[in-house]
Amino acid sequence: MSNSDQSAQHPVIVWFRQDLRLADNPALLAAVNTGAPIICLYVLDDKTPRKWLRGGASRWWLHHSLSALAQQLEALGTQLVLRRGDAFDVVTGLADELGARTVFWNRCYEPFTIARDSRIKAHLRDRGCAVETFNGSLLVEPWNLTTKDGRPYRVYSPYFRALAPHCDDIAPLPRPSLIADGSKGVHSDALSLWGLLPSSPDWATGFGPVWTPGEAGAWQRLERFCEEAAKDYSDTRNLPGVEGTSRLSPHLHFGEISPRQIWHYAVRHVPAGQGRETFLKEIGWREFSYNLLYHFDDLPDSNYQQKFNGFPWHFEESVFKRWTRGQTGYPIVDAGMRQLWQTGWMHNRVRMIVASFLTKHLLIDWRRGEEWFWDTLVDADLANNAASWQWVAGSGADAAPYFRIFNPVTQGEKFDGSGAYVREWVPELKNVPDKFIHAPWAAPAGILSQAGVTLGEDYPRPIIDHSKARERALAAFSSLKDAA
DNA sequence: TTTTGAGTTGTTCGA
DNA sequence: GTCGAACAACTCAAA
Repeated sequence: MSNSDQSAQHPVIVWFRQDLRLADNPALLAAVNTGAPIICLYVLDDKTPRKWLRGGASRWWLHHSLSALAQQLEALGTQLVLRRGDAFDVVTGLADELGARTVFWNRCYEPFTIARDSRIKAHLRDRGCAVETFNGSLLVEPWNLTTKDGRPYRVYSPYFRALAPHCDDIAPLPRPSLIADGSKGVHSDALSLWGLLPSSPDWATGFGPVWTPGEAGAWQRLERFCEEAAKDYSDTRNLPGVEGTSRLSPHLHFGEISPRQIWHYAVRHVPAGQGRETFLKEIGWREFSYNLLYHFDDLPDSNYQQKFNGFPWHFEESVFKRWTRGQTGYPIVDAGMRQLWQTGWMHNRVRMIVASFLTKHLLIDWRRGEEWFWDTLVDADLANNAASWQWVAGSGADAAPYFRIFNPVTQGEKFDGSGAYVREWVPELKNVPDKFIHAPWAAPAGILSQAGVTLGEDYPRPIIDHSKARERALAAFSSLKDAA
């Protein structure tokens, strides 16, 4: 679109969504290139299906991310316009209000977002508005990467082999140096009145020290990770007591940094090797999850493998509650659940352990875990959350075989041998010697009392015996096989 | 159309 | 203590 297409009095709306950044932002850059005055808009849309409305932890992040974006925009001479309501009404209404002839945004991929956005797009176009949408969040969009016979990939390895060649010649877009302000006199809600931050009680006090939401914070993480940890990533990423992962997930979810920027930067700043390869494959997993959600839009709510529809889950409120609170009596599980509660994030290795524990030891439906994570994770992401829970439960695409039931003691000993992670998050066990830190019930009475621990008082006894739980899970799985 | 090789992350058991 | 096999069959993707 050339400058002459736009007369100066018609502003361009850039609708920010999950792309809260200035660099490598195709919608924003396209708007800047029109030469017209720009209105940067964010809509807090409460019309999302109730179940998948942003959870509490994610709202905390959103608040700070919007605040960071607003500051960046101010530095470039414009304000971020905040509006709340049904996105259809807000976007089409604002276009009317301002006489905007052009609206740009970067695409989102949740099923309900796709439906909502196509209605908005159709309506605006009917009104003579030019609408253009862009890919700002994925390396390759789902409809552009299929098998040779045009079907969606359902297995990760071939998917990644097909994806990787597309990523070599990625060139992230520049950050605009100036934005022509179209926001003068346009009403914006006050961010502080959106109530995104928790109060009474403020349960997010543990978040602040750990996270810096916003584009600058995202780049700090990426640069530091590539400098320090990336080359050893394939080993250290499994150790929850070590700062071995990138912790980019919330930044990625909110689009404070794009996967294209990450890929491009990692390839140039991390020496080729196993660490880099494994890291890029993780970025690939995110794409694969989006690919799955796009092609199987029921992924967050229904078993991908339908034979799981007959799985004998049995839900018990008190048992579920102990899992959520980190009171199962298995230290590595409890450490993970408490890290999640206190910081809005859990190490990936531990996510697998607690998810396996919920679905296989406790036989609680993966959807209960998915909902809990949705509410408590700062990186809560519909595609990743759904695909990963189904993967662990065994009901998903390319899922873990049924007999892969994590032993929480073995996993703890293997990946948190010194017990540093458990001691950080389950401080009542901090004086238990390494040898028993992952199985305090197996410690001789004298050692426990010396460590100041009385099982059942200071720390719970195991909620279920591992071997029995394992047998029970295997039996449940074989009942599935018989039914099928 | 048929065939073939492959498939993120584990545990347990017995030699 | 270490090591390899068994734990199932099935589906996917490509030749």
